[in-house]
Amino acid sequence: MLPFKQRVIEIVRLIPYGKVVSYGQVALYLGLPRSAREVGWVLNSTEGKVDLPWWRVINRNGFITIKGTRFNTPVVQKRLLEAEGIEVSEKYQVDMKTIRFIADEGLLKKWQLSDEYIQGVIGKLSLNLSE
DNA sequence: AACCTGACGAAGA
DNA sequence: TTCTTCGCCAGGT
Repeated sequence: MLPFKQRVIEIVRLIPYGKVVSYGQVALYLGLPRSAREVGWVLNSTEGKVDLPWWRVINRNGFITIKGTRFNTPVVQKRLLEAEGIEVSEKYQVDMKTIRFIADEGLLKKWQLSDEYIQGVIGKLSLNLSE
């Protein structure tokens, strides 16, 4: 497994039950803040092969944007999220304000990122939240 | 080597 | 505010 893929998988596995993160957030935690598309690419490439809560990753506006032509489809993702008690609208959107997972400083440290980087991440996430 | 393709996201019109 | 454009970058062809 390539390091890039492996890191994506590790981070997605850390998303708690009943919470979601955006593709861009995963990329940010990876240390590759402009690689949101690649996160989606990894999830697509590992579909059905790797055990991870892929359904907890959605886009920045809270929409389910999975392509879904194989095993995993938007309908399946909606069902999995609802099974965790997350409300998903008919437009396949969840309320990011309430169910978005934000890694705290301690967790970011556990991921072995530099202090400078951590401060940068925290800054970016607070920007996202104030939108 | 030179394109092409995205389960994205920010910026500009 | 809604729609379009463009940068992003790992992998595939």
